[in-house]
Amino acid sequence: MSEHNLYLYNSLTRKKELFKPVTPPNIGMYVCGPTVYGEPHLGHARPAITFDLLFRYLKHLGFKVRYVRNITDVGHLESDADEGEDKILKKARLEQLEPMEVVQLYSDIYHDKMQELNVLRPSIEPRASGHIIEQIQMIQKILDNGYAYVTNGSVYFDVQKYNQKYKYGKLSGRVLEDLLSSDERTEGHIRKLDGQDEKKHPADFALWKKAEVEHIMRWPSPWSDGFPGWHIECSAMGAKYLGEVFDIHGGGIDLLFPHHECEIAQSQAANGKEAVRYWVHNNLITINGQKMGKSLGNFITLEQFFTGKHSLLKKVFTPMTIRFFILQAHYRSTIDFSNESLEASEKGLQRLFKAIHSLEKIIPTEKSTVDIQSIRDKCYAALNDDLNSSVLISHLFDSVKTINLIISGSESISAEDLETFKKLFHIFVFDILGLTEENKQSESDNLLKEVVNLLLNLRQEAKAKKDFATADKIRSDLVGLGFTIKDRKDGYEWEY
RNA sequence: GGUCACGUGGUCGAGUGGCGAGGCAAAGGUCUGCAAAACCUUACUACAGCGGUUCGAAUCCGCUCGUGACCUCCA
Repeated sequence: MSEHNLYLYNSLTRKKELFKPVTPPNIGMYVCGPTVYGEPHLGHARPAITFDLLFRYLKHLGFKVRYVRNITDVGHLESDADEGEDKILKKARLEQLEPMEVVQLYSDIYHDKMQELNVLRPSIEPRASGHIIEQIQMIQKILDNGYAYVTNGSVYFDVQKYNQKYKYGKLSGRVLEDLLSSDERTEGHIRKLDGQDEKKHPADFALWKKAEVEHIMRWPSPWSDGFPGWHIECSAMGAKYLGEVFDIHGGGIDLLFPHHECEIAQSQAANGKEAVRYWVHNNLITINGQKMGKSLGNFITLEQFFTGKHSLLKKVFTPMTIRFFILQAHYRSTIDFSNESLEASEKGLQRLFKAIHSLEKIIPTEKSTVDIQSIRDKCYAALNDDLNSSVLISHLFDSVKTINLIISGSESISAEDLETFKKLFHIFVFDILGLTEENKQSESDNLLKEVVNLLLNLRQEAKAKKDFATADKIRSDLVGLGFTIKDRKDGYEWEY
């Protein structure tokens, strides 16, 4: 393991902190995964890519990382529904499928899309439905420790009791008293939610919920036939696979409250320990400055990006364009989607890959006029500073310029430096940023290739005869069909 | 109403006290029959507003305006 000093911004302390694993060289990382009741969308891509970058970088630094990312597939209620109906159950009815069939379907699609984005599979991908026993055991521990109570077969976390000994709200900066008063101050009516009158305090949250008769997804427990509360799965599965204290817990900033706040309380109440050392949160992607949401009509699935089939999209955006677009911003900044910004990323990415190809063609000289070592140091410094991929990419673009200057003869590079340079690009572009070159679609279509070459050969003949009218007509007609024609000294190139 | 963020040039997006990150777009140039592409060069044109601290602030502090996220069973 090299001597790198990685600093990460810890949401808990609101500071960048030097990252020190609990038990080096092992690292435990837990990230909140998707709820598999719908198509994966742009909002799923950001946390997946952010923590993929962290996963890749930690491994590159020589750590042995166990990366756990859960799949939520049980009984959670829908806020905009009139009655508390299980999200997954509702979808199942609509599509006439078994609940677990829905879960399987959308899990598969999620995996497909993540693979297209070149997101590495986590080490363990546990499902909430497969860990009911662990969740029940944890709830029992919290009950035994006196931080929960049972009402009508449901179990609630006693936030007031907890707050007497520990501080509830340390992550989100919320104060229990404010949570109370904000309800009272809310104009109009207080939202009347199922089970609200079963709780001692409005801030209490469910650990176990008794299922209504029509509720299909249910499991037996000491308290009732029901299903686990929303926050307990992450606490239970995190502890099971990473231990009672582990290094990194990640997720979207939208999960900070109440989800992660509740996780902290649950783990503390159950095990008497602060479970997580570093809380890492990625920011959101906005569309025209707004959070993406189904109700706002600006909801774009990954499939729609990859096929260009959405009214807000001007064209197809490939998975790598999406990935690069996300990596061009720092993970803690909001990033605003637009066709223009994605097109800019697409072009930038192409330029990066062209330079990598040029790198292979460089012929080394005796001495170097460029400083490869300092580029390398800057790249590491960028990542060590809270995973600043944006700055890293700017250094890579500086290197692109360097490559082009070497090609043009303005600069030169020694064989040894060239090797280092190639290795550096390989490490940062492919291994750490996880960028890959996408295959041109026309590759399989040999017939098309032949036909276009035929036409361009005719054009070459026309040019040789100075018949530029014919040459230009062939070119402009092909361009009209969407081809790009590039004349070369000794021929031509084209792409579609 | 509460909590927390944010407001940077045409645009996207870094930077958190003192040499104007970078991408895209734009302009000029090289190349070329002309283009396209590629590459090179350039813009002293940016830090929401007002005040304060400081030798010096986009960067720290205060206020104002604006935007966003979260605010008890939505993960």
